[in-house]
Amino acid sequence: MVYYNQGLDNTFSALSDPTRRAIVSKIAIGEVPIMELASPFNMSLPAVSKHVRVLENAGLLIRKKRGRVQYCRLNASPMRDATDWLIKYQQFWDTKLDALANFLEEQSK
Amino acid sequence: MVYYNQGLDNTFSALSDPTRRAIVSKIAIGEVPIMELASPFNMSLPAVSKHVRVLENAGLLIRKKRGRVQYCRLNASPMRDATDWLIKYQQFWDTKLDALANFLEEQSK
DNA sequence: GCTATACTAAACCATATGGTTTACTATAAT
DNA sequence: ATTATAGTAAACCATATGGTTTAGTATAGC
Repeated sequence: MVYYNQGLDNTFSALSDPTRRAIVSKIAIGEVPIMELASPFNMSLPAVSKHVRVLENAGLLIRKKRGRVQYCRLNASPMRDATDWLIKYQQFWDTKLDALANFLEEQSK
Repeated sequence: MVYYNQGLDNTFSALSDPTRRAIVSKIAIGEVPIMELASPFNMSLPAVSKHVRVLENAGLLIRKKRGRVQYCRLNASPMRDATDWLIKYQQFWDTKLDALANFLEEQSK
C-alpha cells in the first residue's frame, strides 16, 4: 500500500545539482559531445562523466556513440511528470498574487 | 561569472524524497501538526522532524507553534521557480506527442 | 605502428543524507 | 505535583554524493 514514485525521485534528484541543470540546458539545443559539456565547468572529465551518467539513469539524457565521441541529447519526457506534480500546487503559489491583486483592486476603488 | 540558483538546488533536492513529497501533499490541505505528519510513515518522530526541517530550509514549509503543537503549512512559492525552469523544456517533451499526432493525422487522410 | 583524443573504470576522500536511539525541554492534563 | 504529550538535540551509523587522481580502452590521425 505504501507507494512512491521512483521516477520523480530520480528526476528531482538529478535536477537538484547546478552542473547537471547546466548540462540539461546545453543538450536541449542539440547533440553535444561530453568533451564540450565538460569544457565550461572547472571540473575534471570524470566528474562530468559521472554527472552525465546520473542524468542518463534518470532518463533525461540519451547517449549516442559515433566513433570515439559520445553525443548527448536531451530526453525531456521525465520532466513532464515532475512538472505535473508541481503544477498541482500552482493554486497555492498563486494565492499570494491573487491576494495582492485583490488588495490593489480594493485600493483603486 | 559562474552563477547558479541555490533556490532551485534546495527546491529540487527537497522534493527528491518521497516522504517529503508526501508531507508537502498533506500540508497543502491545511495546517497539520508534526505528529500527524509522522503517523502514516513507518518512521520515528525525529526522522520526520528532520524532513520537516529540510522542507522548512527550502522555504516550502512554514511552522507555527501553538502550545506544544507545531502546525505546518505549505509555502508553495519556491515551487514556482522550479516549475518555470522545467516548463522551458516543455516543447521537448511535447515533440513526441506532436510526432504521434502528425502520424495519426497522416494515417487518417 | 605510434601518438593523440575521448572517454570509462577504479580507488580514494570528504561531506551530506536518511535513518536510528537515547536524552532532554516545554506545554497540557489529571 | 505528577504524568503524558509533542516535539528538539545530540550522538551514532550506513550509505550516497560529488569530487579527485591514476590507469586503462577504443578510435582517429600522422
